[in-house]
Amino acid sequence: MSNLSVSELPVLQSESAVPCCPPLTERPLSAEEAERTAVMFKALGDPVRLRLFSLIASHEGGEACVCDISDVGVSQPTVSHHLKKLKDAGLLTSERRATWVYYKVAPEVVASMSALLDLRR
Amino acid sequence: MSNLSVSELPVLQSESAVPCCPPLTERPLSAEEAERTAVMFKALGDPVRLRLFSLIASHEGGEACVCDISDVGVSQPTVSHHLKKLKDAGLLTSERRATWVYYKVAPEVVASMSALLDLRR
DNA sequence: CTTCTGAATCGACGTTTGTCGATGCAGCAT
DNA sequence: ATGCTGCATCGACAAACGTCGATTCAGAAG
Repeated sequence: MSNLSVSELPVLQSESAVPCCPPLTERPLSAEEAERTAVMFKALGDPVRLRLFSLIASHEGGEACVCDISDVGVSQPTVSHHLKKLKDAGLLTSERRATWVYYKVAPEVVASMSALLDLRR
Repeated sequence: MSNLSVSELPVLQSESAVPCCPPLTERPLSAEEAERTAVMFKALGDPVRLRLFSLIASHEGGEACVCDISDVGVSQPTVSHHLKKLKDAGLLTSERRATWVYYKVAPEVVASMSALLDLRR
């Protein structure tokens, strides 16, 4: 698995004038762009991770404690593993509060993925 | 790999009054929904497939002959294999015209994925 | 300090995936 | 028919992935 930091994700790189993410219709992706962008799609390309993500996204404030979302039919270590992947992909952030760890949706990154798929032109 | 037909994809199922795809923020996905939806994200979760997809999407008319997009650094059978996966996921359609096979973006399906990631509420 | 609970890491495993060369098939054009 | 070209399928194999139980770590509470 790739170990990109959030700051390296293509969708967050541009503070430029143009909108951050040209849709996939605008021009072919370079190999490097594809490599980095695929990490985000791959992160959502697993059923368990999709459920975890939607559990968090649909929770109040777009964030949830791990203990609130652990009932997805896999073991606790597996849940932890998937949350880590979503976090590594830049789709979630996490924060420890006392005993519990809260995961939260990273709105800009997700919006950027959505923009990539906007095929209008 | 799952073998869902396009008609089985959740994003195309609802001809109902509500917009076809509630964003992931609206409610948690069921196991079955997640299973089917993940197929589409997984399809774009590979660098080569992302490049192929953007090559087709950015081509005139949102379609391209295989011969136009085969230069992505992998062998011809591998290109064929990836195009099949994108097609099985419902993201592309294909049509043979004489000697050549043309692949085309399935706009509704892609728009639906985009809608899933629309986190406004 | 010890204990308890929630979450992360480790090590191992079977399965899936991406890739290739070889081969097969479809549709032209000799 | 024969050959040629574009694309799909097959079989094989290494690498990556999802999963688990066991263990470790962090923080709170006795």
